[in-house]
Amino acid sequence: MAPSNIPDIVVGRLPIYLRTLAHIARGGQEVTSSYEMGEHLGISPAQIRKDLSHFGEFGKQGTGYNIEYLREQLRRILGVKQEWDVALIGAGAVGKAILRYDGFRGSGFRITAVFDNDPNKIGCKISQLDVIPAERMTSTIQQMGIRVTMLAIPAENAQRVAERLVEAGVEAILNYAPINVIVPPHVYVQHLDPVVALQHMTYYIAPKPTQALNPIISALDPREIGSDNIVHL
Amino acid sequence: MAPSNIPDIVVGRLPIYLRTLAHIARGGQEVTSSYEMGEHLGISPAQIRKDLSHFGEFGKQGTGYNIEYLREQLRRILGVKQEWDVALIGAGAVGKAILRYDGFRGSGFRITAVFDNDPNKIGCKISQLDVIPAERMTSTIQQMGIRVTMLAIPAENAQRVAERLVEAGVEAILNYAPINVIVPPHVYVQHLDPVVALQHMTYYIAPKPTQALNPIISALDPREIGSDNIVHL
DNA sequence: TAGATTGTTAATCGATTAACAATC
DNA sequence: TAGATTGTTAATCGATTAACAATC
Repeated sequence: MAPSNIPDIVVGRLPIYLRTLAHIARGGQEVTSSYEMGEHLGISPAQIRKDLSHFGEFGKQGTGYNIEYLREQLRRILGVKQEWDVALIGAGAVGKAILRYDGFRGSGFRITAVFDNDPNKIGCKISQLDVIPAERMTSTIQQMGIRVTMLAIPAENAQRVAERLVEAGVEAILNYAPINVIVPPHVYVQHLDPVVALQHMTYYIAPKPTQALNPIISALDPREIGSDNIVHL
Repeated sequence: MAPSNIPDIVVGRLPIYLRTLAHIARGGQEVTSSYEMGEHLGISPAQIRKDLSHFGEFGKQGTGYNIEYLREQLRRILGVKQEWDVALIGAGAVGKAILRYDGFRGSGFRITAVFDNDPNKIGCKISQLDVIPAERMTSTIQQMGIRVTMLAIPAENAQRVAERLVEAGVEAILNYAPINVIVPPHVYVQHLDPVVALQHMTYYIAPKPTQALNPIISALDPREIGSDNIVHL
């Protein structure tokens, strides 16, 4: 995972620190402490200080951290002081939501190309971007020098398309498809799967008798449930 | 995080195992091994066996795991043998994409209520669900006995709404807003933030001189970038 | 100054891995 | 049987925490 001597788990917390600092800054505050950040995150102050200490000294004893300065440093460390051009693969419901999502503003990413294989979508403008046919994906990505992509296509195509992305030179794939794509070690993949997140939580809130649970018709292969039986309202 | 003697990190891998088993089963296979699963996931076979051993013995020496049997066991452990009614808060672009997402089929979750505070959306049908006004959120959730929710609203409202959900009896919140909501210990929250995932990856693919990076106009407050400056093609 | 908070050390705690007996 | 693969143990490895000197 990491061509680096810094633990990946530490790297993974830095974006969360960055988000938390933005949140605290919104309240007009200029300085914060590892204690305050820890309260926002449910993380111990010691861990936050230890994590940051891998990269340098950013605080002042007795005072804490200047929020803007620490944000700048974290942006530099994470490589988001400049904006990355991002290609979005798939202009279905998920792809459209990604295009309309305003949370990317100021995050270091902007979507500059959208691809789809549906002839009905080709040429359509979504959030001011023309949908480009899948055939032109490789050439466009190479021409634009795009290294970061978001994959929002059906699971059955994800592995094949990911391989094409890697051939085109892509190094980071944010995968919305519910499948683990396998890529060479120099390529980074992150999965965003709501089902995984939900199932993680239901482990802890065990079904109780008095509660809203509906029997699954066929437990063994739920994909065979007819739309007549389970009505997705 | 865990009223349980099983490490949370282990619990978090179970849904991924479940997803991988579904994937292998799609190929028509009936049996798999910790080696095969590990290859799909980039996880060591020893870790998979160790994880599963926390919950029982599900395999056969020399043979491996019966896929359907192991899936059943994992569903039982994760509490998704029956379907959970899920309330979706927010019917904007993200909310709509969630409603249209078909990856929930057979996962143990089905969205049975959608709420929004936008008068223009109230009463509209999205994926056959009526959008319910926010005022009726608490009563509806309590009436339906809903314990699992997905939060797809702007960051500035997320904390306040999360608190109302907790008051209504909700125990699990899948948060799409880019903010850490703070909840009592008996409530579980998972964050799904594409920016966090992307920034995690850019750490490893450090900017190179020959590459598509665009200067940020105003580094200090990127939300002030005018749409004139950054052209979304 | 007194109080607060950092960065860092050492100790603790926990997770992963390697190895192997058991056994299908 | 021979080969394969589990479940488990013990060793290794790594992450978290507590504590504190330094210092703002």
